[in-house]
Amino acid sequence: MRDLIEVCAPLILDSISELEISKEDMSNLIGPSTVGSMADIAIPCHSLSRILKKSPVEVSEHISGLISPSLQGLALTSSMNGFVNLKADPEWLASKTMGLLSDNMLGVKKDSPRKIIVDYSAPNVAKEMHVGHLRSTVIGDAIVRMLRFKGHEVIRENHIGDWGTPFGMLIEHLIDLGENSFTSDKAISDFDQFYKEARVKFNHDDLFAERARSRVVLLQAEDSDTLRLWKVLVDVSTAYFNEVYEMLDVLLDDDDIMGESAYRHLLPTVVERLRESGMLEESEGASVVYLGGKWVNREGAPFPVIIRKGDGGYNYSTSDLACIIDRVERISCDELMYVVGTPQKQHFEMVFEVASRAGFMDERHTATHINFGSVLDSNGKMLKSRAGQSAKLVDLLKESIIRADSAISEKNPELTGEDKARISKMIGIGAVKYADLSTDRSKDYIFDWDKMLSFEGNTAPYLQYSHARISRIFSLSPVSRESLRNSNIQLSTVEEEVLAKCIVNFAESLDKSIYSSHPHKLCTHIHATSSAFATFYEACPILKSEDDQIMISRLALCDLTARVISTGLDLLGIMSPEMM
RNA sequence: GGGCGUGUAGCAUAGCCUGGAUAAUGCACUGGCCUCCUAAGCCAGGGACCGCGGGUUCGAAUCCUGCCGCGCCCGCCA
Repeated sequence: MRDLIEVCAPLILDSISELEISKEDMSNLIGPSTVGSMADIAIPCHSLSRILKKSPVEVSEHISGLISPSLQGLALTSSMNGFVNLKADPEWLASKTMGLLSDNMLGVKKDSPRKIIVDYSAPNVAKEMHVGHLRSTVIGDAIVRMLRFKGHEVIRENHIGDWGTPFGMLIEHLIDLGENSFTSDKAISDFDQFYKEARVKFNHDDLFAERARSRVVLLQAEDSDTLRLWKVLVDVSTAYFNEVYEMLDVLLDDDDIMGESAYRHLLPTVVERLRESGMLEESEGASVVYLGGKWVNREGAPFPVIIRKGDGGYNYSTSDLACIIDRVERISCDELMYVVGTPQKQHFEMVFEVASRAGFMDERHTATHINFGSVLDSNGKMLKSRAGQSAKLVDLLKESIIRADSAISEKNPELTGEDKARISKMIGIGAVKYADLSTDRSKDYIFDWDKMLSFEGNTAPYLQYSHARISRIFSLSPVSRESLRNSNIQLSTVEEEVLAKCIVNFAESLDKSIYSSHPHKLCTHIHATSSAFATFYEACPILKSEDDQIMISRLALCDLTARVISTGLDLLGIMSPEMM
């Protein structure tokens, strides 16, 4: 209801000018009501009580009387318990709602465009994708979509793990198995097996371990044969990632891949620049940066960011610093966003601090760690891929689609064939994504198979169902959706009013969601909208309404509701089926 | 030891940034609603010392502080 506050606030301030209250004090008190059913805007008058030497109840009654005339046609004024309550006038609400009928943005205003890099997903080459990767991929994708909608230039970067010491053992294992065995389709489905075998050999076979270490040296020297083998691993892996991305319906593709290997030539530059700036120190053979301040270790000694290891190899931090240089200087972005788990919070704080101090980025750039909680099992324990328990992402997605399919069979037997397959996918994938997006990303996430795939409550299928119901109405309607763009909306029932408010509030909710990078805020709003629609749907006949005026008005509300849901879901990366 | 985070009905969550009224939502539970636009739905109801104690305030789930529980991070993994 920020629009209503915006129009009402100046009028309220004018009407109370005779009182001994500063405009600033008053402005601060005007805010959204916390009791939705009572009002849209509330002014708590308790703090004014002392200034005006009257009880809060008297103050609120007095102010209510003063401002009421000037808010004619905007809001209905009342007072209770020392609060002035303003309720949107149905006329104002109706005209506001009508204004959105011809607005493809549903009231959302574009920001002045910035160039934003969103770093997300980041699976590892020659490793299976697990549920852990799901969070980064799904959250990052939603953020990309929302930022684009707000008018920004968004560049996706998939920082895949395609470089580093593990590749010595992986390549040697590939040699042992024979290249061809790996490039066959069968092998693609068995990355975990491949990785584990390599790891076991590395740990227990000294000869193999030695080969692996030599191979790393060759890789870093860019020996052509080694690079070719490395490329086999990368290509097979990225093909597999793409398969998962396509299934997940996320925007990532080959063009977005900027793996660690892409920055390897920049690593010496990082060291040079840090050395030039005088930040680099030597410690036990390694090149490090001490940030000081709160960065101390267990013993209270300063603890460093390792830039170059004692063996000459580079570290994770170095790669991230190179990454910043590349993004700032080559791409010249304004913002850098990293959709990476909370455990790496400290790492990013330190890397950002090093980058700022070294001048890799300055006050024109903002770097943000979009952190997210760990995936826990139903016992509240970390879901670790090493435990071998966590399901492969593809299997999970397949399972979800199968469950959606059987739900459709039960609920709507008329839906068959290709339609059914298409919609099962929308629902199954949507359920998995929404389960992840609908809770505060910064908290840990309890991975509950049954809950995720249940189609009741605050879930994607519920929202999709609302959308399908509306689509159904239009398929039976004599009036097309396009023809409703200039129609008149009248809000004659409470249910219509509540629904209209949800529609009008969409832009505000989306803004809150994107400015905080918290997709769950948008989820909460779409769910509230769907819920308001369900109530409206039960209470208000649409195609069977008493006259054509009302039917048109209600159809217009349906159209807007469907657009709020489908636009909202689309921004979350979830499809809106027209039937289910 | 230091740092960061977290604790809200049986379960899962929102609200906390920016303090306001009877703490919101879903699952589960109880009772109603399909000759009528999709019941994957709706309506009604029960269920919460908002981890515990102090403090600030007219007013605290929200801000400050102490404690307790849980989790993560703390030099050559990413």
